[in-house]
Amino acid sequence: MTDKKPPVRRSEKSRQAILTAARELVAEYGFAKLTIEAIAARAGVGKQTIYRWWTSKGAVVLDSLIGDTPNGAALPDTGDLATDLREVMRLTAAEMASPEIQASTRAMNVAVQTDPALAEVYRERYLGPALASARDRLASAREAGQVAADADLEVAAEVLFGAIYYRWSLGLGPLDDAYADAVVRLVASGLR
Amino acid sequence: MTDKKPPVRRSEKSRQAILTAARELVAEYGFAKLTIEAIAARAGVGKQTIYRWWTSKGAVVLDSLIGDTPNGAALPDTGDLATDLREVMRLTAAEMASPEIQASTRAMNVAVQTDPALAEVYRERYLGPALASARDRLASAREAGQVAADADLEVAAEVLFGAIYYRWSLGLGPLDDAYADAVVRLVASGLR
Amino acid sequence: MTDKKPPVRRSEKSRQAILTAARELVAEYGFAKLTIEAIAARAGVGKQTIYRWWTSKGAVVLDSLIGDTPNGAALPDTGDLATDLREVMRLTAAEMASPEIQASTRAMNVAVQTDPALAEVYRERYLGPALASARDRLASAREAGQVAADADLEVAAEVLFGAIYYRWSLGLGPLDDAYADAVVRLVASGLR
Amino acid sequence: MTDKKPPVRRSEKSRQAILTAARELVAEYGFAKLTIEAIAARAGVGKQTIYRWWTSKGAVVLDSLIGDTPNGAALPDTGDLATDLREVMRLTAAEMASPEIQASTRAMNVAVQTDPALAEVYRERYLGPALASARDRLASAREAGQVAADADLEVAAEVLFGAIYYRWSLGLGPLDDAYADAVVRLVASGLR
DNA sequence: TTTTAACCGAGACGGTACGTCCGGTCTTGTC
DNA sequence: GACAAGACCGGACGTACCGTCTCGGTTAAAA
Repeated sequence: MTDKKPPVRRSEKSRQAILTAARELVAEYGFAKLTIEAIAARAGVGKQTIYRWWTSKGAVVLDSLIGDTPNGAALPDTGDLATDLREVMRLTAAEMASPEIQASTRAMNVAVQTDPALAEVYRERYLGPALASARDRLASAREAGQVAADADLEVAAEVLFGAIYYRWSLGLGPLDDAYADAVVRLVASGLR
Repeated sequence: MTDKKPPVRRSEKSRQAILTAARELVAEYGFAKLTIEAIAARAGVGKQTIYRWWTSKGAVVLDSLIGDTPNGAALPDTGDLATDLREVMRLTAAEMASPEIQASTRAMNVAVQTDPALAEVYRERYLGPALASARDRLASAREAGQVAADADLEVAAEVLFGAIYYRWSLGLGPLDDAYADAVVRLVASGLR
Repeated sequence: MTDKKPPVRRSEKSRQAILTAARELVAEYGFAKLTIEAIAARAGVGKQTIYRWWTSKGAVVLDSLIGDTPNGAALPDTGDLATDLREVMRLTAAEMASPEIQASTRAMNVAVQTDPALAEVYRERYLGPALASARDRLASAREAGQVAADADLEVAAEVLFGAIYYRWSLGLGPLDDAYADAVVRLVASGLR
Repeated sequence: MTDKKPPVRRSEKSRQAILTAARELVAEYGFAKLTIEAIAARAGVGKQTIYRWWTSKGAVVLDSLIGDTPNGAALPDTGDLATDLREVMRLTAAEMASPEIQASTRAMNVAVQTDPALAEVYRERYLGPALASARDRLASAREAGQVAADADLEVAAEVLFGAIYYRWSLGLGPLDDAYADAVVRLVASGLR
């Protein structure tokens, strides 16, 4: 996906095997200890087949983790902004705190830190949609008069996710409901 | 610093040479292309001398960059919270956006992402003081009645820095004064 | 040769380059100062390529020196045993005394002293044929009645070469024609 | 012994500990795997103390093995040369074949092969006396008329020991009484 | 008897080479 | 011609020892 050249004649079976192997190995050993050779071996694939279609370890990993998940589900809209934001933030926090997903997300995060090209893909296909959904919900709240007319919704969305990302990324504290709620309270209050 | 054993008998000259070499090489080539061998070579030091006192490339880099910088300067206190926060956030944003410092900070960030032990050190010696300063300024504002009595200052400080970190880390947009101001506006308003 | 696995798919060019480099480096620096890294560097080859096909420095050296030399030339047979033996012993002595060959032979000797597996190869491909040739000549002399019927030709051959080897190996004295002749005189006389 | 400078003020205790450690380690691991550091550690001695008094690993080993053994015992003289030689050769062969002594002797042999200075010491203090004893016995046999007047006794002695050394050094065959006897028979016959 | 300097243990130091791992490229034979 | 397999060159890894160099502590001769 990430680096596909004009898809001339490509073994879908190999592609899937590679992505699956990458996913498994990241889960088992983490991003740092992951090697192209190990992916090839586990996938039963020649190394060249990986190099033919991806540019780096990070590209494979990103591809394997983003996969075909859309990640663009619209936020719930119960009419009460704080309630809806709270739900999403709690969910996001819980997801990032969950041990099963940790390894993958950390891997993706490191990959993205290291390679601007991957960051581009990551933003477009993963973060962008999530931020857009939040922005949309905020816009609908503004229309409902729950948010000040001059509020910068773009920034508000970023601040919400940024708070969680910051705490998660640097291990500053627990990612529980209380934290999610506190962030939502602050931002929602600031938006009024 | 990071991994010093009971200070047996250690060459201060070598230690400095290693940290300097690490700092330079990170600036020149970035964290990913940095090698222990290169550090040793530039520092005119045996590899063993590095392995004797540090546990990993990341530990050396962190040590070389945190150095002896306190990073705990108190925030200005003009009496107006928004003004003071704006100044600090603008400064922080500008610092992280500046190309000269980019390489170092990215390096430190990757190192920390990869090794929980380093993250611990980073939090204690670098982030902690910065967050504490912000918290202190918010506390003084609360006493001045500019902040609601029940506001969670801890979370507020994190949200402020988190917003900048998020945008910087993932390259979501420009780190200019406008962004810093927007974040401050939202948070300051939320705190009232 | 020494350690070849089922000849999978091996670069003959690299093999030759390695053996040549080993030969040169032994001649230049001697066995003790020889390193695998130096061989790889001079041969323009990855170290792994050496480790893939040989088990040790000694194995490479032995291979490089034994090469494809047969070393099994039959002894001359002029009809007079003493004359023929004298010629071979003089030649052998001169060869081992010659400075150009010294380094190689000493290297091979040390390699063989250190590793029984190499000794095995050395005996079979190098010493064995030489001893066999001598034994054959003695046998023909016995048929001609110049040697006692009950003489142990095997031992006689060993004694001949052993005398030279002993003096050479431990530097007990000059390896000149006089010495070769003295040894031949003693043994030939003992065989009658 | 080997490299002693004017024995200013030297800890006899350390010296003994080093030699003992060297002897033990050679027996346990062989000469190739022996390291100065290991000797120092086992002897409870600083490395410098070894380097102060010896020039190389080989020098320590040689010193530790030659020790103060004279090795110059005169050969028995029963009146019958062949009998006496047979006894000495059998004994020598058995000694070199014995597994307990193997490691030491091989170590000494390798050390000597590698360093001409050690070879010098080895010849003077170890081989020389042994060869001289044999030569003396041959001389007495010549006086008794058992050996031709023009025989080269020097060479004869070398040939005797050389045969055993050759077979032992290169592993050409068993070092049993039969071999010792065969060598003696050939040489004794040649001397008449 | 006190000084003093060499010796000693310990072990850090700048280095070199080790043998291994992996990156990214190239080659071979199969499908 | 894409593919699995894996050899190849290169280069960094982390370790083991080298031989040199402090650093106190201890001795034994000189003062």
